[in-house]
Amino acid sequence: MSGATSPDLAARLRSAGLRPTRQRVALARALFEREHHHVTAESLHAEAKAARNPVSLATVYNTLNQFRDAGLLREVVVAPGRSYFDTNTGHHHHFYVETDGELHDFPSDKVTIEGLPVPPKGTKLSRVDVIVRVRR
Amino acid sequence: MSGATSPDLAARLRSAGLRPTRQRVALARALFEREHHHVTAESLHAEAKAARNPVSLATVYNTLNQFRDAGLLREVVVAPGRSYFDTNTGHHHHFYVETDGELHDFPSDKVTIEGLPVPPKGTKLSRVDVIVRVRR
DNA sequence: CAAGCAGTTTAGAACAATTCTAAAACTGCA
DNA sequence: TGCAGTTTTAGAATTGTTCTAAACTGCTTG
Ligand SMILES: [Mn+2]
Ligand SMILES: [Mn+2]
Ligand SMILES: [Zn+2]
Ligand SMILES: [Zn+2]
Repeated sequence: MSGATSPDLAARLRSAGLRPTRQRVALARALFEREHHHVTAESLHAEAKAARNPVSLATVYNTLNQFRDAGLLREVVVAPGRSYFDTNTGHHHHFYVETDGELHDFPSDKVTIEGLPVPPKGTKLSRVDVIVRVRR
Repeated sequence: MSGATSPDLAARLRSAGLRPTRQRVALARALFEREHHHVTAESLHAEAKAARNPVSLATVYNTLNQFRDAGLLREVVVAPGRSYFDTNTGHHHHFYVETDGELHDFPSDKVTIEGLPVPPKGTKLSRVDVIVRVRR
């Protein structure tokens, strides 16, 4: 579980073309050295501060965007002005609890989507997002 | 097609608990007296101005939110800071062309989604959104 | 083990989308 | 026609995010 320092987060950053700076490593630990989860820039910023690794909000945004561009994170947009970053980059879908903003994963391998029309011509498929919206 | 004044937009507004003011009727015409489409607050604001029915931006936002709350419109969030209002409130899904921000409908009746897990307990299903993201 | 330089961080300004405020303009009804 | 409540509006405020420009740091090279 927690506590085990990942063997080489730094290497992972380097191979994404990112220098393993103090700030990036701290954020990477908060993101990748635990189970998959969903963060917002604000929540990650607060978490870093709480862990006594203060990082400026601008750096949190920069880092989330860089990690996302490097394929280390995926971005999920569920509501206007509510963008989550997801440490689970594999195929899966989401429950979104509208009443309290919670986001939960569910595996996509049990889900079959059939009969999707072909993409408009001149376009290629990028991703299929399924968001199951529920309320309490 | 266009040109035929809808018999009773005003009644439709009244039965949604909204007074048929000049502004609301103008926006309702732009929204409902043509084929289904997707607008942003800005695009609708511009359209109203072009049709010589200027409405303040605050009223456009108020009205879109009221129409949405009344079930006359549905809101579709495709990207951070990119919220569309959809005049098609029936079941259907969307193609989103990421490279240029276009949103297209596709019918949901040919699409089967099977194996969705049950909603987390204590919650009831609100809607299932499928967004097929494509790029040029 | 210095430079030195590109890459990185930061505070704060700037921006874009949206909501709020409070005052003026309407509407429906008494 | 007078009022009370509703709606609209300009502009201020808020929120989430990106930009700017200056300070700082990690890495390579001499
Ligand atoms: Mn972004
Ligand atoms: Mn809204
Ligand atoms: Zn997820
Ligand atoms: Zn649609």
